[in-house]
Amino acid sequence: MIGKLKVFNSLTRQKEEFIPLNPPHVGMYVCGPTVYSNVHLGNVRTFLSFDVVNRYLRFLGYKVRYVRNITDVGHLSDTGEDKISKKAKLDQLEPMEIVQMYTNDFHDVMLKFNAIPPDIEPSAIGHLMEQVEMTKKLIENGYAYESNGSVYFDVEKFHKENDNSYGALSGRKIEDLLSETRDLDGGSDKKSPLDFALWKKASPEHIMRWETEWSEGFPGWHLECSVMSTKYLGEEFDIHGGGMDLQFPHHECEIAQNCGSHGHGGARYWLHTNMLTVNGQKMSKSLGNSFLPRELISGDHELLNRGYSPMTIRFFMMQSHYASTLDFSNDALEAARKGYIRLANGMRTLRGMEWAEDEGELNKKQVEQINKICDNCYYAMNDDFNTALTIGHLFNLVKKVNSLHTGQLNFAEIGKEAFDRMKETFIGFSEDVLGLRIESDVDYKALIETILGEYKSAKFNRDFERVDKLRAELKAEGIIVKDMKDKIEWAFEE
RNA sequence: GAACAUGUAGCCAAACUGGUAAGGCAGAAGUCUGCAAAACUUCUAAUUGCGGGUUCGAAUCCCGCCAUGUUCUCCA
Repeated sequence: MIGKLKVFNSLTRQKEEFIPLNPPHVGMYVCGPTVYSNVHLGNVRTFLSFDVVNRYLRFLGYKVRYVRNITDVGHLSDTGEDKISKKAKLDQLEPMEIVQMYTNDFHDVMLKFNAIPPDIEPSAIGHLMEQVEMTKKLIENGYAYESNGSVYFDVEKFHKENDNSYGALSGRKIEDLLSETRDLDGGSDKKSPLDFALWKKASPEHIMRWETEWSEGFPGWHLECSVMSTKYLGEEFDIHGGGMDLQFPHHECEIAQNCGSHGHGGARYWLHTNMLTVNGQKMSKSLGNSFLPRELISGDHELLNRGYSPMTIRFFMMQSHYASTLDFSNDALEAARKGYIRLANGMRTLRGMEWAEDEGELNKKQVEQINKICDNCYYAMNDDFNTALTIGHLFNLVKKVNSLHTGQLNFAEIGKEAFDRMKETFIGFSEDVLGLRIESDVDYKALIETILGEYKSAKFNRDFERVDKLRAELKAEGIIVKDMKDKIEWAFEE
C-alpha cells in the first residue's frame, strides 16, 4: 500500500488515519433506503459513494463486511403515518407488496449503476425480536421508560450519565435543542420533547402492528440500525455511513441507543455524504425538479435535454467529492458524458494493448512521470476517497495511453515495467475502484442491418466469395442469415 | 429564528490541514484524413463571493457581510 488512508470522521470533524479494529477485516454499515417509493437519485449518490468506499477498501486488500439495511417499517411521514403503510393503503396493496416492489426497483437501479451488492442486507421487520430485546435492555439500564403503551428513550438522563455525549455527532448542544423545543404539546406521552420512540403503540388505523408486552405496536425508526449493526458487525465496528440528512437525529439516536444498551457507540468512523441539487436548487418533489434514475437514463423529463447512460451518471458523481454538494444540470451532465467517453476509450485502448519491443531507449523522465501518476491515484483515494482527484490523474494516464497508441510515444521509451504498472493501475482504479465499466451504446441490431446490407449487395453483384465470408463471420457471432424469397432476415443461432 | 456546511475560469470540479491555483467540457491553432470523427501537440481563460485581519507568504487560518444548501424550530 502506498501512503495511508485517511477519512473524514463526522464524529471528530477531522480527517483521521483509518485503522480497522481487526485487520484485515473491516465492518461497514450504511443506512439503506426506506422502500415506500422508487429510489431517489440523491439516495443513489449516497449508495454509489459508499460503493466506492467498499471497492477501495477491498482493492487495498481489506476483507470488508458491508451491511446495508432495508427499512420496511417504522419510518414515519410528517403526518405520523408509517411511510410503507400509507403507500400500501393508497395503492390498495399489502405493505409487504410495497416493500418487495420497491426493494426490487432499488436492486435493479443499483445493478445498473454497477454497484456491488452488500454482503448482508437485513430488514427491520426481519429483526423485530432483536429490536424488542434492545428496548428491554434499555429499560433495564434505565434509559427508557414506558408511557401509555409506548416506550421512549430518555435523552436527558442518558446525556447526564454519559459524559454529556448526546449531540456529539451532529455538533448540537442539548441546551439549545431543549430551548428550541420548549413548548411541549399537551398530548405527548413523552417526558421531554427530545425523547424518541423505541416502541410505538399503534393507533387503530395503523395496519403494521405486532404484539409485545407494552402494546400492539411497531418499532421506532432509529432502533433498527442500532440492532442490525450490532448483530452483524458487533458492538464496535469500523465505518458507519449515510446521507448528511440522517446525521441528526437518526445517527445521533443510534449512538445513544448503542451506548445505552451495551456501552459502545457503534462505529468508530462516521462518514456522511452530501446532498444533490438541480440547477442550484435543492432536489425535491415539491419543487418539481426531482427525477428518478430511470428518467435520467431515458431523458424522459422536462428538465433534461437528453438521456445519460448509467456509467455517465456514475462518472459524473465520481467527479465530485462525496462530501460536497453536487449540482445536476444539462451542461454538467453533457460535459461528463464526453469526459466519460474519453476515459472509456482510453480504457478500451489500453485493454487491447500489450507491451512490445520497439525502437528507442528508456526515457527516465517518462518512466518517472508514469510512476508518479500511478502513485498519485493512491494518494488521491487515500485522501478521504477523493474520486474527483483520482479521475484527474487517470486522465493524465489517458494522455500516455493515447500517445503510445498513436506512436508518438514508443514502448521502449517507458519500458515494460512502467507500462505494466500503468495498465494495472489504470484498469484497477477505473474499473475496480471507481466501478466504471465500458458500456457500449452501440445498437447491435443496426449494426447487423448494416452488415446485411453489405451481404445483400454482394449477393446482387454475384460476389459469392464475399457472401460466404460475411455469412461465416456472422455465424461465428451466433447470428444466422436467412435468405428468404424476397428479403433477407437474421436470427440468433439456437 | 438557530446550528453546521458551501461559494474556485463560460460550465462542472480538485488542491494531500498556509508556500504561489489538478482534471474534464467549451474555445483557438496545428498534425493526421478523400471528407469527417477520434487521437495527438500547443495555446487561451481565475485579482479563488465581498470587505477587513494574522503571516515573509492564505483558496486554505480569524472577524464581519452577502448568497445558496442541509438539519433543527412541529416530529412519533
